[in-house]
Amino acid sequence: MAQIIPTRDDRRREILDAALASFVEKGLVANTIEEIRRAAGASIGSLYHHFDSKDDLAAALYVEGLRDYQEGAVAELRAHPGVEEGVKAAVVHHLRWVMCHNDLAHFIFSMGGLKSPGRRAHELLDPNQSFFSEYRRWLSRHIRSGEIRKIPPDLYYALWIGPAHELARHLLSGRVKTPWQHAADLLAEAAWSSLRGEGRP
Amino acid sequence: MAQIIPTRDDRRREILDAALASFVEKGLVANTIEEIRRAAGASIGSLYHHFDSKDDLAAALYVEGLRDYQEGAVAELRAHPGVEEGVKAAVVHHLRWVMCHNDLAHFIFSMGGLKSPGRRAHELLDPNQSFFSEYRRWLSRHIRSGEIRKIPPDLYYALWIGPAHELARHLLSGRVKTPWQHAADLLAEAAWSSLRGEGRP
Amino acid sequence: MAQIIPTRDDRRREILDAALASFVEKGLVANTIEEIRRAAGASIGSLYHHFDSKDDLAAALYVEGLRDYQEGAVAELRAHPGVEEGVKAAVVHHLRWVMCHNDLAHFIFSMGGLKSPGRRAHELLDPNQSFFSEYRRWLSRHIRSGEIRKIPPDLYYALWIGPAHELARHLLSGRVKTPWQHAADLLAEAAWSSLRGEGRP
Amino acid sequence: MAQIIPTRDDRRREILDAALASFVEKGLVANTIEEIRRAAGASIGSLYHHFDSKDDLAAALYVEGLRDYQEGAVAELRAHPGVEEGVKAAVVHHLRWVMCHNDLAHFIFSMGGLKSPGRRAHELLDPNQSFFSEYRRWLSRHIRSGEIRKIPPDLYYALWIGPAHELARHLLSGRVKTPWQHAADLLAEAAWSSLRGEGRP
DNA sequence: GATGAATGAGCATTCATTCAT
DNA sequence: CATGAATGAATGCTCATTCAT
Repeated sequence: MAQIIPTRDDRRREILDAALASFVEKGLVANTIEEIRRAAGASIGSLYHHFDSKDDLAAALYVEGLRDYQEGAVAELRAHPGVEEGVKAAVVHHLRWVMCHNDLAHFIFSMGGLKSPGRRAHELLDPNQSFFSEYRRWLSRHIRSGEIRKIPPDLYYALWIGPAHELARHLLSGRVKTPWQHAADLLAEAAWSSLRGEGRP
Repeated sequence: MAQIIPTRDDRRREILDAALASFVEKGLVANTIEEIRRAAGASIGSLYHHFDSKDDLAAALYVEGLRDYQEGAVAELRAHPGVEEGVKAAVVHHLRWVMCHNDLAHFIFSMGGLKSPGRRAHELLDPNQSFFSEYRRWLSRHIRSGEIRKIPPDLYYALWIGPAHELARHLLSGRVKTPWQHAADLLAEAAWSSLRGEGRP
Repeated sequence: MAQIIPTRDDRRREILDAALASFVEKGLVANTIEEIRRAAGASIGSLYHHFDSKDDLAAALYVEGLRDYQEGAVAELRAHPGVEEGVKAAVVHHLRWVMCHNDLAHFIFSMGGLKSPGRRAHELLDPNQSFFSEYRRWLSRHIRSGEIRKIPPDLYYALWIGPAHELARHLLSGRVKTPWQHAADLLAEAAWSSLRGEGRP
Repeated sequence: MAQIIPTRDDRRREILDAALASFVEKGLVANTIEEIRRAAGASIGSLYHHFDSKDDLAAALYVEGLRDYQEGAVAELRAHPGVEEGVKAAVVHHLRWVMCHNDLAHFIFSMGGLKSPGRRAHELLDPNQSFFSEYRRWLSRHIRSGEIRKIPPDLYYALWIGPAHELARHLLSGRVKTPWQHAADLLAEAAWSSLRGEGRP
C-alpha cells in the first residue's frame, strides 16, 4: 500500500537542518537562536512552537543522529554473524556513516553526550541501552568462543573503532586526502588483527 | 649563594591555572571571566593586564599545553631510535601525558585547534612545524628501511595513536577502570603490529 | 469613517526622543544607553531591537535632523527665486530652524559629520547630494547673472551662513539675550551686503 | 643676560603633545590615557606625576592654547589703534592662528569651554577676563566714536569673527582648498563692511 | 621622578525566552 | 500555527586611577 508521507513537519525539518548547520559552523554554544531562525526562514515564535528551548533543539538533533548511527551499527553486526566479517563491517560502517552524515557526525562527536536530559532523555535511553547490550552480547559471544582475544573489557572499543574514529576526525577537518573507501578496508583489516583470538581457527 | 628568584608571574600562573579548571569544568564558551577571576583571586583589571581577552587566555593555555605534549613525544622518538621501541614509546607517552595532565589534555582535545590566531599564533607555529617535520622524518626513515609497512601516509597516525587516543577520551571521562599502565602496553603492542613491515628480513 | 492608524513606532519614537535629550545633556560619548533606556521607559532589549547600536541610534537622529534642516533650506531657496530674498531667507531659516529645534540643532552641530557610515549612510547620501547640488545651482545661477559677486567658491558659505551659525552657537549656549527674530534681519542684511554683486546694471 | 631655558619639563611637554594629538584624533572622551602614555613614551605613573587626571591634562592644554590665542588677539588690537585696521587684523589673526595651531585650534573649538574647573581654573580666569574686558573696551570706544555701527551687543562677535570661524572649521576639516591667506583679506574686508558705522569718515 | 601591576566601577551589547496579537 | 516586539539577566571588556617598589 502506498505510504503517504505527510508533508507537514516541513517547518520542523527546516529548523532542524538550519540548526545543524549553525551548530557545526559555530559550535554548540557560540551559535544563536537568531541565526538558526534566519537560516530556517522561520520566526522566533515558530521556532519555539516546535522546540522547547535551544537545548531541546540540540537534543533532538543528537538523539536522532545517534539513533541512526547505532541502528546502522547494530544492523551490520546482525548482518554479519561471522566474527571477522562483523568486526570489519563495524569499522567500515563507522567511516561510511561519518562521511555520509558529515555535519551530523561532526555535531555528535563534538558533544560529549547530552548534558541536560530534558524531555528527549527517554527518546535516547531505551535505544541507547539496547544498542550497548546488543554490542556487548555480540562481543562476549565471540570472546567466549575464542575468536576474539581476551583483554580488559575497557579496551575493546579503542582497538576496534579507535583508528577509524581518529581518521574520521581528520577526514571531517579536511586534513586527509586519501578516499575513505580505500582507508576503510585497511583499517578494518588492522582492527581485525588487533582483536582476533587464537581460538577456533 | 643560591639566588632565590622571586617568583613573579605568580599572578599570571594563578590565572592560567584557574582558567584551565574553569574551562574544563564548564567548557570553553560556557564559563565566565568572572569565575576565573574569582578562582584566581585576582581582579578583572589584573586579568586583562596579563591577557588580551578570554580567547587569548585560552590560546595561551593551548599553546603551552600542546608544546609540552609535543616536546615529550619528540623526546621519546629521539630516545628510542629502534623502530619497535619508538612506536611503542609514543603510544605509552600519549597515555601517560594524558593521565598526568588530566585537565590540560581534556582542554586541548576539546578544542579543535586554535580558531583565532591572535598574538599566540607565532608561539605555536614554529614548535608545531618542527614537531611534525621530526615526526615525519622518523616515520619515513623506518618506512624506507622496510621496518614499517607502506600505506597511504594519512593513515599512519590513525593506526598508531588512534586506539590510545580513543582510550584516553574514555579515561578522561571516567568511564574506564582498567589502570592506564596496563592498557598502555597492550595498545603499544597493538600499534606495533598494525604498523610493522616485513622488512629488514 | 476615519481609520485611526494605531501609532506604532511609538517605542522607536520614544527612544529617539530620549536619546536626543541624553545626547544633548551629556554629550555623544559621555551619556549611557542605560540613561536613554530609562528615559524612554523601554527595556534594553527593546532598544536594541530597534537600533543596532548606540552609534546607530545617534546616526538615525543625525540623518533625520540633517534632512529636515536641508529640506527647509531648499524650500526657502525655491520659494524665493529673487537673489536678495533668497540670500536673506536662508539666513533667517538657519536661525529659525536652530531655535525651533534647539536640541536637535545642538546635537547635529556638535557632531562633525557621521563618523562610521553604518547602515544609515545611504539614508543620508542621496538627500545630502541633492541638497548640495541644488544649493550650488542656485548660487551659480546668480553668480553668472552678476547679482552675486565672484569670489573663491569655498568662501560663499562662510560669508552667507557664518555669522548666523556663530550666533546660533551662542544662542544655544544661552549666552545671548537679543531675541533671534531681531538678530535674523540684521544678519540677513549683512549677509546680503557681503555677497551682493555689482550686477544686472 | 642670557636666559637659560631649563631643559627639564621635557617629559611634561612630550605628554602634552601626545595628549593633544590623541584628543584631536579621537575626541576628548573617546581617547585613553593608555594611548597618550604610549605616544609620549612615558609610564602611567609618570603621567600621573605630572598631571592630576585626564581632565587636568585636557585643562592644561585648553588653558595654554586659549591664552596664546587671546594674547595674540589683544596684541593685534593694540598694534592697530585704527578701527578698520583693528577689525581686519583680528579677522586675519583668527585665521592665521587656526592654521598655525591646527591641532590646538581643533581641540579648543571642539570643547565648549572647560567643564570641571579644577586647579587650572585660576590660570584661566584672570587672563580670560582681561581679554574680554580689553576686547569690549576697544569695541565700545569705536562704537561711541561712530566708526562702528550700533547694533545689539550680542551680534558684534558673530559679524566680526563668524565668517572667519566658519571658514576655519572647513579649513580644519580639509574641505577647503583656497589658501587661507587669500581668504583672509576678503573676509577681513567683509567683516569691516558689516561693522563700519556712518560716523567720522 | 619613574615604573607598571593591580583595582573595580561602569559600559555596551548579547541572547534565550515570553507573550499578545 | 505564525509573528516579532519586548524583556532583562548576564557577559566580556574598558579605563581612569592608585600605590608599592
